Amino acid sequence: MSKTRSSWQRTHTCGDLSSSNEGTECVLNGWIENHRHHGQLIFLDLRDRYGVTQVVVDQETGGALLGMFETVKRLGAEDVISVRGRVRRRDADKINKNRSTGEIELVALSLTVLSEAETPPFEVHDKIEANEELRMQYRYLDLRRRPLQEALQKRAKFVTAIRNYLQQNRFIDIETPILTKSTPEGARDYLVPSRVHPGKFFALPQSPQIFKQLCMVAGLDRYYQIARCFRDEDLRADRQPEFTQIDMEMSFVEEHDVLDMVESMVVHGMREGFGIELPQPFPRFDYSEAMDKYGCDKPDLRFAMTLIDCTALAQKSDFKVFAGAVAQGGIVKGICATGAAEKFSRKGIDELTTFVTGLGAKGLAWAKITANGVEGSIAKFYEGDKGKELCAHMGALPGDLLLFVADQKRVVNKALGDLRLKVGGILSLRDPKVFRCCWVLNFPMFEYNEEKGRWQFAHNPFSAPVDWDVKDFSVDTENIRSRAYDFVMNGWELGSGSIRIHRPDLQAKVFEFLGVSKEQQRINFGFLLDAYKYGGPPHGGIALGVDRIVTLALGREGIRDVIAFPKTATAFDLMAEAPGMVSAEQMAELQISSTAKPTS
RNA sequence: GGGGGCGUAGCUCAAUUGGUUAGAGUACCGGACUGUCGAUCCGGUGGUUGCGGGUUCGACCCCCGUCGCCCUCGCCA
Repeated sequence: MSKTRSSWQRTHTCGDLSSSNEGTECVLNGWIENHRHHGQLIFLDLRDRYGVTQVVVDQETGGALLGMFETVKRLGAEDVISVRGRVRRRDADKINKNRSTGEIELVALSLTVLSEAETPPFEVHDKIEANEELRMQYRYLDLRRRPLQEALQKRAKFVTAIRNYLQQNRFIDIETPILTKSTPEGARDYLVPSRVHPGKFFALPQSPQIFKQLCMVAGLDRYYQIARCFRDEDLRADRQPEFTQIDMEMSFVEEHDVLDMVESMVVHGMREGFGIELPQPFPRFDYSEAMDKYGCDKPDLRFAMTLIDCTALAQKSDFKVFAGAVAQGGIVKGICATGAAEKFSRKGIDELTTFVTGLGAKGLAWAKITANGVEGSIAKFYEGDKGKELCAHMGALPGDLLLFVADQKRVVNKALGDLRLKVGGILSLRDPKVFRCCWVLNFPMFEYNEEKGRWQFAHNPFSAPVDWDVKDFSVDTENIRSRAYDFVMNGWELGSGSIRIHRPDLQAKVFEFLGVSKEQQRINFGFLLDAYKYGGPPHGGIALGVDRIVTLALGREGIRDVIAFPKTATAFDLMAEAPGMVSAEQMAELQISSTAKPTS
């Protein structure tokens, strides 16, 4: 390899040059983002990953080299060129303040066309106009734009910071199999047919869950992996068929060990990757407390407006909707939107009513607090002292808007929890530049599946119950708590984990309660259950969604915006056109056939 | 699997109640121009209105089917 640079190769990037380089001769390589012709004077905006630099070709230099001038006249968007030129400081009135390189320009001395571009299907600018479908089809063009480049660079910076942090804290980066075994519970698996084991299939991992637990049994003590996970379920703006997790597991730990470690890691990663300072400590809520105060298990802590229980007050109310709901075993809760009375017209409140009825509530009771007392749908039941009592209970002052839902607990929490977010959004309390994290602990261990008519795991089969010595899972099942925890930022669930069951007898008991036969246990998790027979340490861990964290930190719309090559909502890659057909020979070799009707 | 939205020039969009030759901006091509930076000015090319069928004298528009993209509920232990 020659140590010398070819004449066309860049000496600087398109983000490097400033007035301090005045007079130097240098070479830039890049894509033509824009060109402006003025007859005998041509401007080119040359772009690379690092920035945009204006190149000037005029008669003074270009005229002396007519060939170059004629070449430049033919150049167009996205042509790749090399320009040798001299850095010139611009006159004060010609400085472009919107660019870091705006104080200078490169006066072209010679130019080489490295690659000519056809007219692109859309204009490659920061302010994109093309729709996402087209942008995904030509993803390599979309990726030339600054917003995408920034997302990928910051994502890499974040992940690197996480790796450094974990390395320093004695975690070992361990790769686990991509070709693994299908398990019936949980999400649908992506399957891979085996050629050498005809009729058998690998599954792509939904997460490295079982393998990381085996790492603990193996005594590796602290494991991590930036792991790709695969789930064949219907997609959303925040879900892709393949996504990335920071997967971790630690031995000989309790909840606070994991939470403290992850909290410091997230703070470090957000600071290094995005320059975001997270306020600490992250509040830790019991699941039941989160449900009571926020009506959901992933509270958005950027604003208060907590749910206030008014059941006792409502019980003695003349308002039949309130008293009646309580009489039927329901509850009444309200939120107080501070200073919002004037911001919601009658029509605006009607829209909120429609919103909550769509969530199962029967209606929305409301009150505007004025200097004279209570106005609104419940006003006549809360005159005088009763109104004062209500305001005191809700912490309401004149100018505030109160909103109430009365129903069964589940309905109230769902409706009012979602309403809180909606009202918070309308009042601009959910600032995308503000970041508030929290932990939610002690989730229910089981949930009842109405369809299947049986209890099932709320989290995963290996989460330990809060009470190690629980005698009988069939007693008071819905109130049994697991040592599972979620990490939440701005109302997004970004991570989920638990302290695991490390004792085979307890694991067997859990499976037994859920009616998983010994045979099924063996088929699905036999090797894991065996492993614990040989001495499993107490351990626990977590997995954090990288795509979601980056999306949130950068204030993007969805995770497609932070993934280099994403898929559509139907799990299709518009660029690669994957999945695609395979040849009959390939199918034959795998001894499989398709029952699908051919669609083009 | 269910619900909603969208699909018209390379791109972003418009087109009255179903009615003349489907328009505009931008991109592209040609011309003018030595200080632009979303350059400007003049001219031009460019259409299977996603696809298939139907109703009608007449369909971008209405109906049926289908494909694609987006959002969402179910789903995602």
